[in-house]
Amino acid sequence: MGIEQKDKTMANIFKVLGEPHRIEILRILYHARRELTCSEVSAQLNLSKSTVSYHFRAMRLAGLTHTRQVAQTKYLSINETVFERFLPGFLTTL
Amino acid sequence: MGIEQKDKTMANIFKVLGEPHRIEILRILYHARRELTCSEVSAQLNLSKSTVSYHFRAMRLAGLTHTRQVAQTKYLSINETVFERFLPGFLTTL
DNA sequence: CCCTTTATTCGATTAACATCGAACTAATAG
DNA sequence: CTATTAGTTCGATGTTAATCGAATAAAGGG
Repeated sequence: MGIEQKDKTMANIFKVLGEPHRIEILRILYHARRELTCSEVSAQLNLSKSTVSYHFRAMRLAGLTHTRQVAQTKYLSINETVFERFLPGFLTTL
Repeated sequence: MGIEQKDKTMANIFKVLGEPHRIEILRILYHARRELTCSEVSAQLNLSKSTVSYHFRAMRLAGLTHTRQVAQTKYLSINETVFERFLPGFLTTL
């Protein structure tokens, strides 16, 4: 018995989104319509680089974002497929 | 500047949903197609009544559920309007 | 009136999370 | 090679969250 795997997956996605800074990161990503770097978000949200790196990792692990690496720089973008599947219509509300 | 109010509201809804037991409660509510009580969920999920009462309160405060009281018993149901507005299509995935 | 049932609140505990700065790694530019 | 830039990891800290049992309150039944 206990909790189904499906519930854990959904709850995990929600848990990652349950943080205002991450919502804000998504909004910036969505409206800027371009990729963003860790340092860029760090400066814009006034958070330390380590904290932003932590958020980036959480979102990537939940499948919410893509990461494209060029040299030592990592560019973050929204994984629209996952949003379309699990939270259709959400991105447009940002 | 800091975080927008909108982000806090959205993040709060997500935070409440970021708990497997609450997803499970919603699934039971959705499929049973009837109201549920605290004791009933407590027995079904093998959680203490106080814990379930805590979850019920969190979901109600986030506007995700309705509560109908008859004597000392409180009947929980899904607030479909809120789901339709913020997470259209989510309930049908349960 | 007691006893049972239903739910809430309280205090405590444990676990998880967000955050920072410092140390570290990797890549690039002089 | 050294200095800089980008990001990660680590250790620490304070906060919040989930959970329980016990105590409490409120309603109903015998």
